[in-house]
Order: sequence, then C-alpha cells, then structure tokens
Amino acid sequence: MPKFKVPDLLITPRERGYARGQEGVEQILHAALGILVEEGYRAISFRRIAARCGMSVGNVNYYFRTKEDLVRELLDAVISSYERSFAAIMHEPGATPEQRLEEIVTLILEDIGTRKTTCVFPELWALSNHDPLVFDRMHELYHRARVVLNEIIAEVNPALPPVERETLALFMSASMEGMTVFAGHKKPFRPQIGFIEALACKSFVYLVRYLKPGEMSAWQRVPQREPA
Amino acid sequence: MPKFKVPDLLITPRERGYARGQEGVEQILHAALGILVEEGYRAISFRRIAARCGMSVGNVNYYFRTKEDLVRELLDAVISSYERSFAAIMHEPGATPEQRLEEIVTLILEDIGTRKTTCVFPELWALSNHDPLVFDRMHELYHRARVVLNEIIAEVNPALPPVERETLALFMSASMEGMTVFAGHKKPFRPQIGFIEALACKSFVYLVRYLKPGEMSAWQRVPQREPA
DNA sequence: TCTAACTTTAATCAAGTGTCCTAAATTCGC
DNA sequence: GCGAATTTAGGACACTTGATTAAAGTTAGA
Repeated sequence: MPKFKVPDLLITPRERGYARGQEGVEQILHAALGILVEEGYRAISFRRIAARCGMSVGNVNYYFRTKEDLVRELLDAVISSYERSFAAIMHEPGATPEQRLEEIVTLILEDIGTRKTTCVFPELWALSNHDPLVFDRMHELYHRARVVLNEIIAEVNPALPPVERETLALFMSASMEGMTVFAGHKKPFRPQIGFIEALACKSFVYLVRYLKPGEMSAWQRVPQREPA
Repeated sequence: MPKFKVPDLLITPRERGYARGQEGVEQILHAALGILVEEGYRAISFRRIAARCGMSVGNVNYYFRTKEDLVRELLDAVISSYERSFAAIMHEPGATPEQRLEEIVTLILEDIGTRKTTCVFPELWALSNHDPLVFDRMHELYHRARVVLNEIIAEVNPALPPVERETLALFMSASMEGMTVFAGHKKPFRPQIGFIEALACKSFVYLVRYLKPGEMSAWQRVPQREPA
C-alpha cells in the first residue's frame, strides 16, 4: 500500500578493498542491527556480532578498528536510509501538497509498525540523552523530516510566519513519533492504525489549512521562563 | 505555574523494620533513579548505587535481595507517582472539561521538561521492547492517563462512539509523549514550549468538540491487514 | 606470481557483575 | 539500660563480559 518503504540500512560502499570485504561489512552491520533490535544498544559487542554472522571476533575487529567506529557507521546507515526516503518524497513531481502530506503520514505510520523502527528509535532517544554524537545525528534526521513538512505548510498556507510554521511541523512530527510506543510493532494499538492514520491526516490537514497567522502567538498565555 | 507537579518517586512504606530502614530504601531508590537518569538503565548496579549513597554493597543487597526486586520497585515508584497525579486531576471538583483538558496538557508538557522525565521515559520505551514486565506496567500507566482523557471527551462530545473516543485519547497522549524527544529537558525546542502547549491545547479542544460521530471511520480508506 | 586484502586462532588484560557470609554496630520498644 | 531485631560494613566467590592485538594462515585479483 505505501508508495515508499524505508530500507533497513543504507551502507556507503568503501573505496578500497575486494568485493568480499564489502560483503563483510554489510554482514557485520546487519548483524549489529539485529542485535540492536533484539537485545538493545548495550548488547552490541564484537563478540556477539561475530557469533551472529559466523565470523571470528578478530575479523570483525579488522573491519572496524574500534567499537565507536562500528556504532557510528551503524547509526549512520540506519539514519541515512530515512533521509533518502524523505528526499524522494520532497522531489516527487505532480503531487498536491495535501497529497504529499498524506504520503508522509502514511510512510511514517507504516514505518513505525516495523520491528526495526519500533525497537531502534526508542533506543536512539534514550541514547541521545547521554551521547552528544547520537543527539546531533538524530536531530539532524528530524530536522530534514521537518524541512519537508515545512515546505508543504508554506505552500498551503503561505501567510503563516516561519516560527508558527516550524512549530506546526514539529507538532506533526512529534505526534507521529510518539505513536511508536503505542502503535508500533506488536504494540497494543497497532490494529487501530487505520483510525489513527485517518485522524492524524485530517487533523494535520485542518491545522495546516486553517491556522491563522498570529493565532498561535495569541493563544500563548504567559511566556515561559527558562530556569538558569 | 502548573497546579500539580509529579513527585520523583512514590515509595510505599514497608510494613516491618525501623524508621532508619525506611530511610535506607528511599536513599537507595533515589540513588538508583539518579543513575537511571544520568547514565541509563544498564548502568544500574548494586555497586554503583552503594557508591552513590555512601552505603556498602552488602547493605544495598540487604534491602533488595535481588537486582530484579530493586528495579521493579524503582519503576513502580516512578510510575505510581504519575498515576496519583492523574487521579488528582480526575477527582478535581468544579472544573469544566475543557479546563481539565488544558490542565492535563500543561501538567504533561511541563513534566516532560524535567530532566527525570526526559531521561526515564525513553529508557522505559526502549526497555518495554524487551521486557514484558516493563511493557505491562508502562502501558498500565498510559491506560490510566487515557481514562482521564476519555472521560473528558465523553463529557464534551457524548455522541462520539467509544472506539473513536479512545482513538482520540490515544492520539492526544501519543502527541504529548512524542514531544519528550523534541521539547524535553535540554532539547532543541524546549524554549518554544509555550507555542507548542498552545497549539496542542487548541487543536485537542477543537478535535474533542467538533469531531462528528462516524467521521473517523468514514475517513479510513482501505482497512489495514495485519501480517501473520 | 605476488601483494594487498582478508581471516582465524589464541591470548591478554581489565573491569565489572550479582550474590552470599560473617561479624560488628545500631535502633528502639520495653 | 537491656536485648532482640534490625541495620551496616567489608570482603570473598565465582563468574561473565568487554575491547583490542599479534602472529600466522588463506584468498583474491592484477
């Protein structure tokens, strides 16, 4: 049903080495992803990866000199895959903004139903609380997602000031991400995803269309103060 | 500004033992929470807890015979605290449904701004993917949150069928939870929380008020099929 | 063929884990 | 203040697991 599907990993080919070697890194990264999905981030180790893809520990370590290298490349492969999907939607010709919005909502809500996404993203969110590198890379991904939403909003409702446009994009993105915990893979509300998708689409389209410039600012009661 | 604030832990007193002992468990649980917040779930260990609250390892082990006991009681103390807050709002007399809805939105969006919540919940979401006990306890919490929302929706829009009411409650809950990653403690959009709160309140109130019975079902295009 | 790329084996070294035990110290109701 | 119940310290046990490396062997492809 969905037009696009996000691939598990987008691995950038190495510039040197045999074809066999490329196969090796891909095996390793897929094994690492498997462990991340099935047992969580902290379970990733050279030993476990080796066991999972029938390699020796030393060989895994040959491809990735340090664990940090490995994890960085793994996250990058996961995240890049999403970025390419967003870019595809953005450059899709001959679709109305509303159609593209519904496409994005469908893409994301279908994607959070996969085991990979349901498991990997909460892991990323938790990690990003302690690891600045993960924090940056993850928010770069979300930024690109919002760029697409922003563009759609600007097309439908050009009078809306940038701050309000961006807040709206953020609201939509966060709403969908939040669904992961409730309507993700094997989650209690996955069966209702049809209702959820419909509600999300309609309420987003309504907001995008009929939100009046300045309205959001007017709603705001007392400005929040930030603690030092 | 918010009427209610969710306490860090709600610890049920033991039935036997000295007062000193009760102090002990509280020290331990607070230390464990601190580690969970600062270093993540996997960092919790008897030794680290002991170090953090100036106790001996043996003593921590005396209060909690196994690590599983400790973690279970910790999560329960965290979660119970929320449940009590929801109950407080539910039984608040003399407030219109809309007022109570705005109160809940404010409570939750303020709460996700605390370091504790921003760190603990993503950890819970990740854990619940692998640990059935965490899964159950966490979804029990969210269920209670939705009960409150459901009641409000039913008051404002009694004609709405239960399924649609529940989907709407879910949508609101998930939208707010999703904000944790973006507008939580030290997250990029925390400063815009005023805008976000306003947008959330207004769009939720709008949905609750003007959603027509059967509308959600009509929007749904093709029913999703579940993979075996 | 011959060299660069791969692969294994085995080992090192370090840190950490939960749990249990004993013996001393302390609470606190009486 | 007595004394039993409770709390504390400290260490020992018995593992598991971790990243990383060195040396030797194998394979691929120009």
